[in-house]
Amino acid sequence: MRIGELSRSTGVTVPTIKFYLREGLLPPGEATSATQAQYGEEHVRRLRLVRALIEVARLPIASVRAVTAAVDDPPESFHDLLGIAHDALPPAVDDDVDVASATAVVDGLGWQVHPTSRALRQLAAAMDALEGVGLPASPEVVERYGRAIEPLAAQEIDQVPTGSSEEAVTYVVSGTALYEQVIAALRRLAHQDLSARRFGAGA
Amino acid sequence: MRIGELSRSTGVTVPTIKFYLREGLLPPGEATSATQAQYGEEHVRRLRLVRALIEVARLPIASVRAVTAAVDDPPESFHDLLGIAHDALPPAVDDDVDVASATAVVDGLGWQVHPTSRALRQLAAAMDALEGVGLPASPEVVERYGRAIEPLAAQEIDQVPTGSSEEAVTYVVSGTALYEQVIAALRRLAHQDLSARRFGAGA
DNA sequence: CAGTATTGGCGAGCGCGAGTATCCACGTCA
DNA sequence: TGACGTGGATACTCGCGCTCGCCAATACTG
Repeated sequence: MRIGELSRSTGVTVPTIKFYLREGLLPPGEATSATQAQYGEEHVRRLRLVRALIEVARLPIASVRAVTAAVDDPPESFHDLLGIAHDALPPAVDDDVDVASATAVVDGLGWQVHPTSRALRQLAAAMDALEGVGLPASPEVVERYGRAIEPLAAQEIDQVPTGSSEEAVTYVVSGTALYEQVIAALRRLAHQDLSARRFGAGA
Repeated sequence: MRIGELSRSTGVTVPTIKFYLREGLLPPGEATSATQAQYGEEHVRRLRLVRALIEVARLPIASVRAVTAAVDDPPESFHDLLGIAHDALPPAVDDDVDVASATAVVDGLGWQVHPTSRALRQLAAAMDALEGVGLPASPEVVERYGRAIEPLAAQEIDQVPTGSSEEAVTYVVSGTALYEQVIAALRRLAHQDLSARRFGAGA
């Protein structure tokens, strides 16, 4: 298929596809002449991945590029792959966050995590912000969250596909980024339900 | 205190504070003369709230404005307040998402939620994106997530402060936005731990 | 009381990210 | 043959979150 059909079958405009090609998010099609190239199913899949990462997971282009690079050239170990996914994912957190509070939580949970991990700084930044706003999150409370989340995370790790590495990359990245949205949405829906039950349905 | 001290005690630059004043995120100080105004502790608190919403929760200015408006003029019921918080929070989701998959999940969980709720569309969008990427999220799996999250959400609703309404608004908004970060970070940390345990620590 | 520093207020400008638009020299197909 | 589609490149736009510059009125400082 040519660019027009690729556009039609994904709903992404031709200029945007051209932009992604330029940005290296999408590999070039197979050139059949100076002004003609063929695209295949893998381009459709890749385009959907890129759109999902940009639209749903809100990744900036640079992070999407890191992810697609990992898809094209998968790292050796699953652990490295997870690291790439985590590094690509927002939010960008300041390097100089004091990680003590977060480390206390992680230690309390008995988790082994890298002390410079971005997720650790993300947790610390959120806990700091909560404290700054007058709602300090105690390590005990945060640990309770951790314990509730652990089985979900375990299930996710268990289900990493062991087939093609592209599949594994897609699973990890999309799973991390998109299930985060799923969890956030579910939490809000649970709030709505509970609020309706306890405080009566408002407008 | 005047703007300079407000700036020093929050770490926000003077031009940025001026910008927030212009944008209505921060109420004006009490004017003592044509070129002088006094700011108080409430400005410090507000500024921290604004910064937390922008930096940690990644809200756009317009959403922060909606939230601070709710703080200044709290809605009647908790349920309305929750609605304002949810509407202010990102992500902006398309109106025309097909909400069937998400509705099935919510029904399966026995939750009562408004059928035009943004969170419902957010869930549907994430599930669609997962399917588009070749990782369909079955209603059963998503329901399992829902059941894991429910107790956390219940605890959060139970702990809404009943004192000042400003406190309640801050709790709801910050709780929704900032604990989302806490949960996301914990999930990633759990992944790291589990991945290290199962696949050995890579770099 | 002179001189310097701050302030509030406001319009304009900037840097970045993510596309859009415009061109152009080809190809393709009716 | 001729209208339309294509690849490739460069330039432009737009929204957002600040950031700068300027001004006149004050406030502190020696």
